[in-house]
Amino acid sequence: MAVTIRDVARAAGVGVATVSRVLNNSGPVKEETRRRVAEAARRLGYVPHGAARSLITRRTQTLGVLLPDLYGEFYSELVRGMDQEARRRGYYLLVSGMHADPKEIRTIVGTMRGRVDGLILMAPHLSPELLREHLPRDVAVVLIGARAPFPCDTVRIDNVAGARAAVTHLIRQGHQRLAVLTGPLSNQEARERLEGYRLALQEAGISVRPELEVEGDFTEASGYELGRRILSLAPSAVFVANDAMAIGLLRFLHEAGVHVPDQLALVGFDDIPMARYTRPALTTVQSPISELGSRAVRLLEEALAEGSGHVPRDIVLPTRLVVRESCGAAEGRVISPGSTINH
Amino acid sequence: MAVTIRDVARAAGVGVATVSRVLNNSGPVKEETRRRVAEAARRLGYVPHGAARSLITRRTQTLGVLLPDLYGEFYSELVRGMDQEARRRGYYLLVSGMHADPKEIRTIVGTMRGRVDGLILMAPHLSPELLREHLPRDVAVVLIGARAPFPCDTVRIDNVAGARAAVTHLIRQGHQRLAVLTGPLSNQEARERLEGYRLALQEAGISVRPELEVEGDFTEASGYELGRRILSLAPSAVFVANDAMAIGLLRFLHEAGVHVPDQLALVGFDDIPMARYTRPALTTVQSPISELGSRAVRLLEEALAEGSGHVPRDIVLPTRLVVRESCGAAEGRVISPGSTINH
DNA sequence: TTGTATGCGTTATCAT
DNA sequence: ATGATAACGCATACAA
Repeated sequence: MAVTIRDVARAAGVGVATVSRVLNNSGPVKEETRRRVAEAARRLGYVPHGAARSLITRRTQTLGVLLPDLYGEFYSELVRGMDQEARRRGYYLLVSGMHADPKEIRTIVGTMRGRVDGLILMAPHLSPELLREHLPRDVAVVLIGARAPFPCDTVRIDNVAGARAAVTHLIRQGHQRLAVLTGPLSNQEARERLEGYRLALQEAGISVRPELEVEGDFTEASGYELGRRILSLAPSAVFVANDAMAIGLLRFLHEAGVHVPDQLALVGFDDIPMARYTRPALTTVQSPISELGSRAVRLLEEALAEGSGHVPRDIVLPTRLVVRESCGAAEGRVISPGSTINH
Repeated sequence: MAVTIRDVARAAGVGVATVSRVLNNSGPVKEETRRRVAEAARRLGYVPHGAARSLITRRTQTLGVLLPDLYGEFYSELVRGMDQEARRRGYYLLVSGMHADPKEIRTIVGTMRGRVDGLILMAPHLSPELLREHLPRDVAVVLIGARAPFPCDTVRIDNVAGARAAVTHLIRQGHQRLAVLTGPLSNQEARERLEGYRLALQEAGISVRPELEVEGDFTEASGYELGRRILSLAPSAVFVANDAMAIGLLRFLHEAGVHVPDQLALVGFDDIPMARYTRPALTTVQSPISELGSRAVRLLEEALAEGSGHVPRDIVLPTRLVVRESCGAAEGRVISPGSTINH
């Protein structure tokens, strides 16, 4: 059996309350007593029992993280950002991936009662109605990636502006026939990026042609598999809604003997770490992925601290276009589409 | 305030013990009572309070995961494997990355008391002595990636066999002057892969030349930066101790105008998801990364279930060589170096 | 088959 | 400044 607060109290010749006061710096303690208690605690290697403390404190110092998946560098970066910020602020992260089923989300949210202080949720496939229905009312929640149709803390990327900047860049390179490889359109972010693509076209006076819009699913495999279809559209450039698909597409084009960017120009989205290592290096819209995670943690902690007086915020992070080789422009240019942050 | 077991008991007109019995399927309950209780619980949306339950049960259903880092696809895959297995077995994952400092490990291990049932620890940079010193004595631990110099559950990859198979393959391609780009040699896995390289050389009667051994740090950046140095060694092939570095090196070679595999053949290690998407596609030693994670979870659960009667196991997972383009051989071949599993 | 009461390890509320 | 002691919400031994 591990050493408890009672053991420390006995060893120091004081009551448990005093030990608690010393360890938490709560209430007044005579300096000499404090020393004695601290010494005893150190000597016995005492560590407070988390569950017991949580029970009375109503605080677990733990943040629940629910993601749709854990596969690939995007989530890796996201979790990394959250982990750094959480550690800095003295929080633990209870991470869980693979939540496609709304019911499953509800279940896991339920079982997290008494285990977490708040929740960071990324559920891009959930419709607003489902979201509203499945979101717990009695626990603080921060949504990542999608805006809620009701007041709720949110951290997301300016997908529309990012996509628009990417496509505008391609248009400025002289491209007229631009295809787009979108994410699954059940996904809000995928729809926003598609919207940015259309917006850029319209602004340039280029007509939006549905046959140039191909729907993928954000995986490398889908980028590879849809390569043939895209090629059949005979575009001179394609905006790929995320880097994973762009990497898959790049591989297909290589095997098909299509030269990028000469025969087909490409721009991706996200700027995952791997993007600079593809060949040709991927021109892409840089999302601050790890910042998305760290901001979510910070926002959640604020909500927790402010309690019921907290008014939800919608944080929109700006993107910037990183010009590398796949778009056919000079390397090293960075184009910022401007930023929006709403409080 | 959330609904507690008392509320359910009152609503169902029974005692709290009966509610507990129904919800946990412990002890006998009349069918009709069971129905009434279940109905009341459902209606009130009752969920047991995790901390309270943990306090009495001595079980948190949570596994602590301590990793040296969270950057890159390797950790992403590792965590994914753990997450899947943990979910299937009804466990939560408390994940924490970035633990370079041994003292920090000790601290975080301490603060996890009462929060986790066991620990999965990956600390490749820790020397055996430090490991022994900092490992908690009163909590179940599974080590990933490195064998401990004392009895301890372990899941690791057969690095020596994997590296040997890779280098032997290169030798069979006719290469005589083979360089190696190792990981940081403070890292046990890095040393094992280097050993496999040397072993293959010796077996082929090729003398081991220290000047052909270049030490990297397992990052893409280091692969890129050490490219010049490796080129100056004028090898005809290089065994790169992990895929991340191989990808960095590939990029350097491309920029330097060196053709892979014609002018320089390359073999990596790990087979991260990205490896098949590089250009040329990376020949590499496939580590079952996500299985590394899932096995760790399974082993930990076994240790937990068996209690003090548990005898530690050392699980060594086999690798296989995946032949793609970067080594200059025909694509699609798979060479298994044989497997070892010690119980 | 069921209810009452005790304890898990801590913090918080009272006395003193 | 300090020590008893009552919660916190649950599972469980024991009584009924």
